[in-house]
Amino acid sequence: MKRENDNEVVDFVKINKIKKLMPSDDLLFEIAEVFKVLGDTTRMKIISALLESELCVGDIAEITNSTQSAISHQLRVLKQSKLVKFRKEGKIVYYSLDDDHVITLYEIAKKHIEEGYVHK
Amino acid sequence: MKRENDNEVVDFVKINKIKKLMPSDDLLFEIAEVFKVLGDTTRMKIISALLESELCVGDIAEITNSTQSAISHQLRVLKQSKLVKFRKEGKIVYYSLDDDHVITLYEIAKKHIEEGYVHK
DNA sequence: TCTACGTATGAATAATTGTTCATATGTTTA
DNA sequence: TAAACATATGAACAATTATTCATACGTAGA
Repeated sequence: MKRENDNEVVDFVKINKIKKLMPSDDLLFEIAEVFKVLGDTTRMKIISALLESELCVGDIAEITNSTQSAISHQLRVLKQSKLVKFRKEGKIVYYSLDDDHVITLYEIAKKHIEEGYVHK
Repeated sequence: MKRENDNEVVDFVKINKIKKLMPSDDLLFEIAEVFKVLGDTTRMKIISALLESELCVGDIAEITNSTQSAISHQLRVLKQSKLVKFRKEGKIVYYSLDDDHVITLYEIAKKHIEEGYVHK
């Protein structure tokens, strides 16, 4: 995260104006974190499965063609970012989407991909 | 990406129904790719700066406290995912957001973070 | 209480990736 | 044409991370 003083176009007035408008580094970091969590194929498969129904770990593993362990690890990540929640029923743990945000994010990204191949 | 046949709860009817409803692995992969691109602090800073104004590489480097090289590399990634576009004016290259999708994704993720700290 | 089952977790490995450094490309001006 | 500038790019290194394997934890039934 160094800074160069050569070879740059710098309009400090403009730059400082933008810096003030931008969210804090902490907030930007956390926003990036959410996207990072969504930015994995396995976790995206989990999300898209949970989009259809609440599911237990074993079912998710089967649907995503992964192992129980891998899924359990990833569900932990999703849980920490408050993207999924769970409820226990005896020894079975049912997972579901925690938020409407997840659904919207998923749909917009899907649109972005699908439209990207049509034009341009 | 192996598959376990022990220790799982499997309702094949339910599972197959969900599998059919889910997008193809290819599409899910590409959706995850978009999120992966957004899932980096530096790139998120770039996005949030471009949200305010079109900017040249040097200005972005200054605003994000990074080197020209690092920013140039990251702009390349953002360009490939069609999240930013550019126009040249002499030797200066101006970058801007390519899509409305980016803006919406950014705003929803921001909401998710901000609301996540209020309740629950 | 023993066994079977569903899930969670820690450590290790392999693969991915962001930054740095050096340098190349292309453009403007003297 | 030479020099200065803005940006791009390739290679190398360091750091992060997803999966695997083994095993632990908790619950239900015999």
